[in-house]
Amino acid sequence: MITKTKTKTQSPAVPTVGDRLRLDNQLCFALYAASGLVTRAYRPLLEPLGLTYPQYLVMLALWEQAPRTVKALGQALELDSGTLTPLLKRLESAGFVTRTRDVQDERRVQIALTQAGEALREKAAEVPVALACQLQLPLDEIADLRTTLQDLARKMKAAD
Amino acid sequence: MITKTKTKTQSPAVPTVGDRLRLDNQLCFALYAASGLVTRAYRPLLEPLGLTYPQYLVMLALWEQAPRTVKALGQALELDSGTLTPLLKRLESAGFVTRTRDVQDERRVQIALTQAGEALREKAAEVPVALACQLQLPLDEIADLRTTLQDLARKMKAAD
DNA sequence: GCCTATTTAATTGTGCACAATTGAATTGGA
DNA sequence: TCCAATTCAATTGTGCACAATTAAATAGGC
Repeated sequence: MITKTKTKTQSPAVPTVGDRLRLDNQLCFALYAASGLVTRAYRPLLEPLGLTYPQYLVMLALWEQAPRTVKALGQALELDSGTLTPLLKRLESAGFVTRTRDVQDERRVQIALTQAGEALREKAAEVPVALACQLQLPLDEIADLRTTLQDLARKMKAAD
Repeated sequence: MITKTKTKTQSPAVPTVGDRLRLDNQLCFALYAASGLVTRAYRPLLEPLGLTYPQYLVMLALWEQAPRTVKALGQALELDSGTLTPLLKRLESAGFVTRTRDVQDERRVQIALTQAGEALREKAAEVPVALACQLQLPLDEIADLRTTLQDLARKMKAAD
């Protein structure tokens, strides 16, 4: 392993950009790639349930709390209605949810679970377990990583 | 604040699925959300460069090593040609890269940087710096997180 | 040399993800 | 009460992301 010595003085006023822009120095890419890999790992587990990964996240949010407006779902999942509306329509078509205009404020649409949507929960419970096996990480490291990511997200949102 | 006591013994043989499926217990969601937030934070920084975030990642890979085949790019970025081909076509249209059939193996397409593509590198060097400011994390914690994510990705890929 | 299997990028079809915009409903101040 | 501002979901347009498939090129075994 060759250590790069910092005697290179091409332009002392302008630091070398080589290391800054290296893919493997980018947290953003590590996030992007890991997220993609995890999402992909979920796919075969969710297919028997008839759910895509984003749909699974929506169902998780609804199992936790339903009925819920599109806005509330968007806030829970950091997604906007451009993404959610078509996704929810597909979940409705699949028979897992219903979409109803709120009687008290007609701008709002309430998303409720159907019986089939509720019943899906039991099957879904096996998914995180099966996925954890594929992560090749001890459970406490998984929890640490999750907490760190949640901290990061919280801080970024607070900085806005 | 009401604490849910764990004296609920509906079905002792089947553990409660409530906690397992909670959104804030899912590493996958923490990853998904953080990745989304970071990608979004890049957007205003990349717009002046005329790049979307995935295009930026492709350019990072090319600044590191070019020319490069679509396959090599795909391997570096965990993306397939369905994603890359249209993306690269847009980068070509923007004048940042060229796409040429490899003379020795015509199945391959070599992606090279144009002068404009090379020149973009200097401007791009400011992006990670500007973004790091928004992360609200010390640099060593950023590096830790990045390393952990890279470990995770490596392990998941090795398990396939 | 011939033929099958494999490789590579492109294409097709589907489902996101998001900025900008739109239309309808509601809020709040004058 | 009226009207402008705001809110909410839906829509429009664009760019991904990926599974499956296709077409052309190459590799390798016989």
